[in-house]
Amino acid sequence: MLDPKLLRETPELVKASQRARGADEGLVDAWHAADSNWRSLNTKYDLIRAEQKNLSKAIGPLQGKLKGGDSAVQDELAQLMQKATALADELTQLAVDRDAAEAAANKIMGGFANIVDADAPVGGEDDFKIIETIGTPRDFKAAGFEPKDHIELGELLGAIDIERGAKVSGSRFYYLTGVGALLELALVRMAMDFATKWGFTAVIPPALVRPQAMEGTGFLGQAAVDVYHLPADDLYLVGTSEVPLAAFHMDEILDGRDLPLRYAGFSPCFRREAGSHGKDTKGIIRVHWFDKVELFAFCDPKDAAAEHAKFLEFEKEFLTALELPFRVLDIATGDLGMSAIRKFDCEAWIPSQSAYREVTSTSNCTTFQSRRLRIRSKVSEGAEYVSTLNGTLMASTRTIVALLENHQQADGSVKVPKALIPHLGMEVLTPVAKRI
RNA sequence: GGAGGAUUCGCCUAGUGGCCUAUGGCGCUCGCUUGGAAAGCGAGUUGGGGGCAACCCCUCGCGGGUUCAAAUCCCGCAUCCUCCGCCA
Repeated sequence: MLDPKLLRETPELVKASQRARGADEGLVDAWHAADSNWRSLNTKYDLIRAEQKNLSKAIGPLQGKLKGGDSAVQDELAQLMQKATALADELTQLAVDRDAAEAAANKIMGGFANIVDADAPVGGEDDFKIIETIGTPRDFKAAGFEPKDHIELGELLGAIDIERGAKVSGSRFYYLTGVGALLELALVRMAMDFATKWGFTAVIPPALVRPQAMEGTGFLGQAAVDVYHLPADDLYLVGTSEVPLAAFHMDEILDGRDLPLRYAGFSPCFRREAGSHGKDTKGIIRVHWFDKVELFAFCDPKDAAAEHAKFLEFEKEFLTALELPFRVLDIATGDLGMSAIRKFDCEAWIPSQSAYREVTSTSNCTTFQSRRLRIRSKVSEGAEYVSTLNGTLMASTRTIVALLENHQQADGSVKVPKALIPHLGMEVLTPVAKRI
């Protein structure tokens, strides 16, 4: 949700942002009309309500006198009662109108995406800016062999079983087996160790949430078709632990001195992938479920840009420790999520595709989510909305794909990056003699 | 799943239709005091909305209802606790 003040005071800024996103700037004027309608009804209601309260206060004592036998007040009382009844009726109607006007204004408000950062590149999906490229893709030709893809490597190592995943759960499901399962656990533990070192509190949040949590984080808007819903219980399966982490402090007023509050959540992520039929149909690049370690922070709005920069540094440090070649993108305005004002993606090199593919993504959502979730911090006077930031640290499937493919050797074995060895307890993953 | 109880300001708590413009304590903040602290004393301490302002309105878990008037009465929901059942 946007700050209504921003819309009232700097409508041009909001219009410019809508344009940069390729969104409807007409919403700004529509909201203004709806808002002033609501404000005038609200003022009217308040005035009449005040009058009614004053009348009610007069009625009490008069009734007392009447009960005490003072019949002289009877006429006055009857008059007041009549007036009060009329006011009560008027209020009932006004409340209906006022609430309808408010709902209309809120509906328009809900359509606004966050104000894009002035530094974000303007344009659509392909207009991202490459900030930097770290590491160099290996020259497999020089090494004398063709790189295998992660599907083949996963089979050789007994690490990934896609066929049985499909048999049991359908397409885009998989089993991690043997070293595959151990690899994920080691990556999770390594990610959590890094995050803890950076000042994040490790969290294992619920992966099923109520509608208000899903709604509050903005996933029931355009992205609703991608969300799994359990109608019998009206619960949603989260697509990222960003949801339960953001909602963790829902309806709370935090102590400003505690900021930033940093959490690293580990949870399964469920995605219907409704709009991506035909994309990445092979392997485990795009799946309906994977596990992820997600970074999340609540911070002072003044520090949000700096915190965002730190999130990117954290992601880079982790990918570097895994010895993966990757590049960093500054995502263009038209490709930002609704809540984000700026987004950086890290894309790891995938040898079998000869392409960089997204492995992490970090967004600065300023106060957009905290307004919906009513998360504020106590400052000297009053309370102000906090900024929220999120970023992937380790998405298990894509990280495993990148690791296997980049660190493979001619015989199908895979070298374990140094930083991961203590967590995995192995230096090399070796092909199994016989698949289970 | 069944039965009962609870939900008031950061925490505890008073409050059974109008005197609630919500009590008291703890904690916290500021001040006095002090060499400094503790104790003591004094003041402050839920948030939100509208209005140029004076000021007004909302907020007692949430949503409805009754009433001129609701923390208080009625209905629904949520959460927590206790007991029973089932399960791990």
